[in-house]
Amino acid sequence: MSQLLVPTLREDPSEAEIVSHKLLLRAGYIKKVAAGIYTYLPLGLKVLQNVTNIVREEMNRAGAQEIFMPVLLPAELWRQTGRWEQYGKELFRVKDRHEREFCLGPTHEEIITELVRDSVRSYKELPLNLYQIQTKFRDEIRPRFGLMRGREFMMKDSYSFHASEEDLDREYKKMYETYCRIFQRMGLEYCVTKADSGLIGGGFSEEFHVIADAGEEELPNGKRGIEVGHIFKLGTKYSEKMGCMYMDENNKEKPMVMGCYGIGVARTAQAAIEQNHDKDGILWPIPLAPYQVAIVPVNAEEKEQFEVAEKIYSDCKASFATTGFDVLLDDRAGRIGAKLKDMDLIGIPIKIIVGPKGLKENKIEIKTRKSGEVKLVAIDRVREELTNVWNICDFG
RNA sequence: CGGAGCAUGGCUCAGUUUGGUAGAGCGCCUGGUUCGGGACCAGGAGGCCGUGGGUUCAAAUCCCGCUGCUCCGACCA
Repeated sequence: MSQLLVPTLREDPSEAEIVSHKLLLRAGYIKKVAAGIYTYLPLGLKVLQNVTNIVREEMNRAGAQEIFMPVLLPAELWRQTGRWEQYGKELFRVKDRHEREFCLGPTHEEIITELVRDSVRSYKELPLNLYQIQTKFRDEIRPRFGLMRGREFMMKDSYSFHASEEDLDREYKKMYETYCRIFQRMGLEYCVTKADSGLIGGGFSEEFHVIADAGEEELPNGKRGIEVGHIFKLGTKYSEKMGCMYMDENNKEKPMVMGCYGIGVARTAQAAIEQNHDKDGILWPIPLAPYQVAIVPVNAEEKEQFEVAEKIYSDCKASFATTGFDVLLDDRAGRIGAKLKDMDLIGIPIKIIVGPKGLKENKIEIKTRKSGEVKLVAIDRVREELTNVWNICDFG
């Protein structure tokens, strides 16, 4: 850890207003570059990857196929649906050296519709659900609250294509269930509400909200929510405008019926903090934490402590190999108090503290962040103890 | 875009009203004493005070412009 870039701050940065934003900055997860534009530091990136890994696993499980579309999109495609004009100032527009117009993609209905139009002909090739995890650009009127409303942000967006309304309904329901699984696996308290489809358009949509005080929207039951997911039944809005047709069993040409489904990746991570924190810092749900376990020698310069810490570290590392979990060794020279404060701020769920008191009896301490509970455990039983902790959370 | 506020070492801020060679705490570096929940002592580095103009013998401070950032409203994952 001594070489890991984690610039923790002792005071709240003045640029942040809500607690999750303050904590992201204080705990060294992100660094602002401009309004609504952030660099993800090593810890921030790890959390983002934890989110995208869960999303990817569940999307794949649901039979969706991952693709990757460009960020830079030609104006021509947007003119076909009229959204080049409609989207207004929120669209980041650029020109190439030949004065040809492009935009930085805020969403990808046009592009995916063109793709499917040009590569799918028959009802036999449907249904199809394609997704990507990618950076989106929207020149928000007012970026705010850190990763909550950025101008550049990571999103999972997927689009489904069907031969009938009934088949769209089936897939929509499947995506609904998939989203439930995703937010459940992340350990988040969420709810679903009917929503306005806005500029995306289409018939019917629902929003997934993580419940939190600082949410941007008032939910029907009085609580506030942070919108982290949105699923839409698009119908034939895009397929008709762009001529995305298929041949049915009777050799008749019909427009494909579409759905689309988004998840705000970084926003979900921040919402998790907004929902899970205390006065000392972040309380990550175990699957989202950048490291599930931190091993903290009371004095890293004491040879015996450090060797035991290293041993436990490599054991943990080995036993985590297939889980996607990670362990951190705090080899910094600082005092124990400062190191533990940092770990609490960062939000590591489990601390293994190696100190002289315990070592006298060949024991270490396992302390859980959330409850503050401390358990004295024999060194050779650390692994078994940890598996008890993991059983609490759903691996999916 | 309308309304409000802010901009001074890496971070949090004082100094601006009443112009006179730039301060504190935290962090950082050195040495020492410490060492189980953000230690203490001593020494040290680090700032054209957001930017451009103006007033003045003299501007962080007064005046005008610009830029950036934050908050409140309308749009959205």
